[in-house]
Amino acid sequence: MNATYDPRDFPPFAVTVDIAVFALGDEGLTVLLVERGVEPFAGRWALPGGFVGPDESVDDAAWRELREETGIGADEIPGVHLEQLATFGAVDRDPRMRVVSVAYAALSPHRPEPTPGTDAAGASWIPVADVKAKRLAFDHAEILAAALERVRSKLEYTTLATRLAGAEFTLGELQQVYEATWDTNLERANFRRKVLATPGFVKPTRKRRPSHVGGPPAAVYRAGSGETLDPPMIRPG
Amino acid sequence: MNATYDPRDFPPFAVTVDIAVFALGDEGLTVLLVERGVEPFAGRWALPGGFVGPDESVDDAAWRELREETGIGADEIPGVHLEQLATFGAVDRDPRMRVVSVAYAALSPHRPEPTPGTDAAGASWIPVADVKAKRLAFDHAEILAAALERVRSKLEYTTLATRLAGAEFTLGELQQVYEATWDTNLERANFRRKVLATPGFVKPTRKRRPSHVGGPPAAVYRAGSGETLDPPMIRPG
DNA sequence: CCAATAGTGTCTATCAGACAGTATCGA
DNA sequence: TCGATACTGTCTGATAGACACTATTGG
Repeated sequence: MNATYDPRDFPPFAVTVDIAVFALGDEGLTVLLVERGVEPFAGRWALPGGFVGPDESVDDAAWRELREETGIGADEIPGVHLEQLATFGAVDRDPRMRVVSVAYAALSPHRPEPTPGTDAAGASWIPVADVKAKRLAFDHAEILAAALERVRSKLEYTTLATRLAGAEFTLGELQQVYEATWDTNLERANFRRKVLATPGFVKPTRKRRPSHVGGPPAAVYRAGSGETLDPPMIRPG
Repeated sequence: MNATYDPRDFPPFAVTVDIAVFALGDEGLTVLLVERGVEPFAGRWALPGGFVGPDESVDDAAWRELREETGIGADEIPGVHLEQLATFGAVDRDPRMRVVSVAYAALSPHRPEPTPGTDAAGASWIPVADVKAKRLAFDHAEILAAALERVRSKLEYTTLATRLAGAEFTLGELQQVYEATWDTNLERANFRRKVLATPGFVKPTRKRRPSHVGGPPAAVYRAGSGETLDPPMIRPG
């Protein structure tokens, strides 16, 4: 830092990070929301997030918030994907002061019990289908919509679906990731062919997992080393 | 704003916008750079940009800077595309103080004479192929690389190429947009077929433009109403 | 046995790559 | 006439959609 430049010469901005963390549940795709305990928007649901500290990068702040709220991303819970989404900088998006928010999207293979922050009344994994019935705080509805569309489109041309599927999965489970995220049904045979024909998407193990709903045991796979799908998986609609 | 919240309670951040403006020239794809006249990085080239004002949104600041540096985006020069790219928030990316920069990418059909800002020594349209020989100021090399990749990939699945081609263009000129941006050669016949088979990509006019390098006059097109290419144009490599 | 899923095979439509061939301009 | 480009047509290979079929498990 250079003492010639007085920070007070510049307009006072606060910078925050807000994170849309997605994970799969029996109810389909869910997102982690916190119930605000303080004004503004007390009682309303919001995305987890917080202020960026003066001595941490914006990305580091996102990882820190993710860890604080969920334990996700700590060494004990690997396999999480976090990526920057977009920055929301409308003048009056926060009624308190000028706040610019850098939004992130995260994918988790698990749904750890959330640990709400000090100014939160609670935290829960909410099915994305149920969120639009709530009126989220700030501009978080817009952020969530952008995050959803980002995740949905990234499943088309990346192997990120494996990040939602966990360390080991069957092809049926991987298909369920796509179907829950895209809210569609895919042809089983064509999905298998596509996944297995894409180098680096999945890596076979020798295990088989017995079915609990009928059918023969399914082959178990792990995430492959590839990151892109070329040509992409096609999203119907 | 709520007087209960004192901005000084929060870490002092400055927020800037930096813009990678692309346009086509005879030398291929070019980007607008300014030569810095003041420290830090005096004499080095940088992306145009500036501080976000306290009473303007981040997006508005990007439009304002674009207008101030180029006249682009003003009512007189329509047809410009501007989109947010990513936010760069490393702690020490600016040696003066903590600055978070929201980066934008812009596409212009023209190359207006740039009007450098007060603290700039000059401004020029530089071929992107020549930029990597320069050492850009701050983390602008990283921003430019991200902008280039964004533009290149967006030509695959959007009709944005028409934003670089100008109001009226021939299919040969549109192909040159792709070839300059992607730095490849495309099969002429297949390119034509793809463009004409994509609804809403181009709209035929009745004009023909006489060739200045031989060959029959080419049909003149305008941008269509569509914004996406589905299936996308395939980028070789 | 039955329901449910795993896994395989096949036909077809679509589309991109490659390339040939004709037509039309300016120099 | 020649070089260069506009424009059209055709063959082929890759791939997705649709769907039929068999096999294997638990209840």
